[in-house]
Amino acid sequence: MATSGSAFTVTLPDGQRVAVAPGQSAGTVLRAWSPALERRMLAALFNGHPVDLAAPVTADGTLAPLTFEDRAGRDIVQHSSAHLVAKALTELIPEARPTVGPPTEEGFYYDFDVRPLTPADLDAVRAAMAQAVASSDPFARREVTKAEAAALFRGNPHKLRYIADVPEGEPVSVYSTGAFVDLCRGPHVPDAGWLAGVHILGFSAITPNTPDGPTLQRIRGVGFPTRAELDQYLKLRAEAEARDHRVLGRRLELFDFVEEAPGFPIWLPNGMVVVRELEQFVREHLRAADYREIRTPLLFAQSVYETSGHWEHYRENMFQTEIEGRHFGWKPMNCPGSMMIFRSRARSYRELPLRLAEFAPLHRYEASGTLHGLTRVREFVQDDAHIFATEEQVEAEVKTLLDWIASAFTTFRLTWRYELSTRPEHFLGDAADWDKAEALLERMLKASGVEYRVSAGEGAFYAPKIDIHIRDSLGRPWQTGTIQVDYQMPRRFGLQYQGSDGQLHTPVVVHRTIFGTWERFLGVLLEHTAGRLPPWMSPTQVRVLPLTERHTSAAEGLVDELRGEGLRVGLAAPDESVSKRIRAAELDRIPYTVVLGDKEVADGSVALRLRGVKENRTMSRAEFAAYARDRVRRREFDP
RNA sequence: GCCGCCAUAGCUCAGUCGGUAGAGCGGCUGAUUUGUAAUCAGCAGGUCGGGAGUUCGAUCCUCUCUGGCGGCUCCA
Repeated sequence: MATSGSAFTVTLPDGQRVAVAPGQSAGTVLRAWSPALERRMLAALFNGHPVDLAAPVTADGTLAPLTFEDRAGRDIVQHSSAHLVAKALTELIPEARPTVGPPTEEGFYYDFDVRPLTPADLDAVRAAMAQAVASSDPFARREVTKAEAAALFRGNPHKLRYIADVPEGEPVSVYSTGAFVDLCRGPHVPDAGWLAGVHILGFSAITPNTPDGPTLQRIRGVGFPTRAELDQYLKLRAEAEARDHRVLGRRLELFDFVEEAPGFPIWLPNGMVVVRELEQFVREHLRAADYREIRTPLLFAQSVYETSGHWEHYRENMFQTEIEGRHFGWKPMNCPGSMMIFRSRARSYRELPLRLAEFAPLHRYEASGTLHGLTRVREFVQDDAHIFATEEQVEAEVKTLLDWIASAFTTFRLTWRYELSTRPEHFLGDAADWDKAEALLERMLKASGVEYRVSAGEGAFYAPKIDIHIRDSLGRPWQTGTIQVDYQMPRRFGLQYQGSDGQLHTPVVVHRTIFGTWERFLGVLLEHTAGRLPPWMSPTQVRVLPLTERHTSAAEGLVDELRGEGLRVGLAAPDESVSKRIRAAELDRIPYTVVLGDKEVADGSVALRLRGVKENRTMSRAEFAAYARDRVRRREFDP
């Protein structure tokens, strides 16, 4: 460390090295380097660590500016916004005890130990925040000793707990904004004027993380340096809401819900077409990959779930019923049925890997507050399968699955993320098997070269898993597919096969779904495509539009012709204007709209309008039929 | 399940300071026969989510139940 009084050497992003006098701030150095940064630079990166612009340079090192465009800069804006919320709320309710206020992927939140909040409180908080922004209240950093910090926050047991975690002898930093002081590592934007685009999204009580802990009130928001950026965000959010699959489901008559069956989707005729197309897509893979399809009961007696472990670990999520004095449960997963089929007769190693697929309705009791359109329901169908394999075969099976996932999700133009979920707190079997299975899954993820995250303790109660996550239009992640390597359930069901060595062995079971459930996958796909499903999935693929009644019989002929080619075709009778019928076709998300007028009838052509494309093209009837059929067959988007 | 908010026609919403309700779209009928995102007119459609209370009188105020929405927790 350099001694006080001598200059430090700082390397700037362009490689330039400058001498910095002691006490000079990071902001001063950077502004001298590039005056244009003045309006955009909200903090700095010193030797890779974010620091306040006001922080003095205390050593040699690298220095770079941080703006809102940097992830770290964005987080600083979010976190500073959270401070502003805390300042406003503690001014309003002095006895409120702030706890933590971190940035999140979308914005930020701040949790308070305080009486239940009301919408009026929020209005007051908004007003106070606007005031702080208008007067550009500065964020001032100060370092104090642990004891000083403890004295400062003596009225707040939450902060005292965080202070207690600080290693002895290390200074504690606090930031003040006006009269509000918060325990905080920082850094922050220089002043509240940088938070002109701060916006409170809402508030809610949050479930305590310890059983005896207080219920905290969470205020959520999102921060932007300017009002214009906030407006842009709000506009995007409004657009995302317009893609809500629940709205599209009604408009396109895909599915419905009724009050009398909360969480149980009703599939309408159009929706069934989409579901069946997806099933067909999956079945083609199953045939190619040598699966056999089965169907097992929706209800089993309690004893089956005692064997599988569901009774002990999953009972709260199961619908149950009494039949002639016997206790039954609706199956929440397909595995028990598959296990029983494997066990139903002696098995040879020659049969392995045995891949059993089942698309049965499953029922899970989900708490009412968690239900959400198609993405969280109580009855659903998984593209489920169980692969019974020898330990040596598992790796190849997982590899095939990862390949299939990549190909399948690419077909839908979806981007996905893998998550490796490891042994949970309550688990079946012994830890050694879990370690083995977890290591195998991680090895496969590494080998496939894809990115993944590890979710420690998030595995199923019977096996670790690779989960696939995709996002809805508001950026909320949803888990869809899953691959689980299970040593436990085969053992519990007493599954055995005779090996080439003549001995009996227990198989390993790979539980897997690719799309997760039809319901959730389609919900997310609808939002992803704004309802513009690829032609092969569209309930109506072609709509024929006769210009006037003179053209109706030709149009009917074309409808028959195209239906003969296996296409799903509808006719829009000429009792409305062409414009109105075109508009309806767009709103109905019809991929191909063809107009027949005098010209087309005369030369046997069609005027084709692609969904969302204003320019239309003319081609012969036969050309169009071949074109549409080909697009559908290849399962391509168009456009 | 927990916290907050919401529930009026098939959909989106207006309205009644307490005296039982309207619009647009959609539907039906008629006129119009239209060249690529809304032709015109008429008609039908509502026990104002269910129950209870207050009141001479409740869609409106209160309570409660049900469902939905946004979070939390949980999850495919």
